[in-house]
Amino acid sequence: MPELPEVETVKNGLEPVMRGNRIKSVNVRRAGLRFPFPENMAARLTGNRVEGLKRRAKYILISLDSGEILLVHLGMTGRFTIYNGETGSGHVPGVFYHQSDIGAHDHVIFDMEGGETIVYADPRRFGIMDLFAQEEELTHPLLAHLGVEPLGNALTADFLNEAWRGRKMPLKAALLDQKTIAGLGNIYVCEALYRAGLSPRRAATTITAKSGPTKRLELLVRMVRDVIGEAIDAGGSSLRDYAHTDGELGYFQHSFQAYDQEGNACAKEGCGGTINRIVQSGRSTFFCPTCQR
DNA sequence: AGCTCGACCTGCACGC
DNA sequence: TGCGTGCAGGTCGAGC
Repeated sequence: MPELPEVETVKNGLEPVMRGNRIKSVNVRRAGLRFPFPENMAARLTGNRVEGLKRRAKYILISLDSGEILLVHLGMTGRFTIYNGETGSGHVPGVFYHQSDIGAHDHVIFDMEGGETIVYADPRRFGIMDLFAQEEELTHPLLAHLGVEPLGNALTADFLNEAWRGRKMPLKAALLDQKTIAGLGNIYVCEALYRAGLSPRRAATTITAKSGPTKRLELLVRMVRDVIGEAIDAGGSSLRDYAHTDGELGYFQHSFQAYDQEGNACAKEGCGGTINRIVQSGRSTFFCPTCQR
């Protein structure tokens, strides 16, 4: 279920275990996920020290002292779990991962020199792993065309006013378009539009203006930042909780006001409407037709 | 050029 | 209990 806040949480959970640690061995248990794994992936990872981790949109970039970057996307169902090794002093006291624990969906298993075992599992296999030289970070085909970060300085009402001028695409689809804003997913787009009181069906261009961004557009930008920021904060706190129970990263409970609330009363003061579910571009949209215009 | 939709996979919840 | 159907948090690329 990873959207951007989950990916950020996963990256933050991997960081203390991976950074500065060396990859002792990698068990690659199938030929690929959504795409084939890069040539000789295990060999190219083995023996490397991890220099740093960062997130770009919903991608995690893990830089190695070989000069390469390991790119990871969690797809729909990808997850990392951190275990202690037999002799390790790792992240999760007392939780070990043995040969006999390897599950059908455990596709890539990293054994770290510090003793930790990091397992990538992904039942639907929509995830991605790739390896490329650090110089290619801006030209890599999966990264080159990404738009602005939702929490970055480049996401402004002025920016969207230009990007969306003349775009008849519904707001829902416009917000999901990774070439404009990179990293928004179905849940948080529903939530942001709900908070902003904007219909997901409204054409994006209708909240732009030649003279400058409309109040509606300014509010939407604020709501996008708010909802993503709050979810990252919630992930940060749940990460601390998870770290004491098991090593699983990236799944935490949110309270959504629109997403998956079909039939429930709209939570907005004095609205009295009901959350509806419609399908747009083949995906569920949840919204309140009474207060979202 | 802009936009929608199918395809890629497995698992789960639901109704009969 | 078993089976069929539809649905799922992503995104690339074909085709209108």
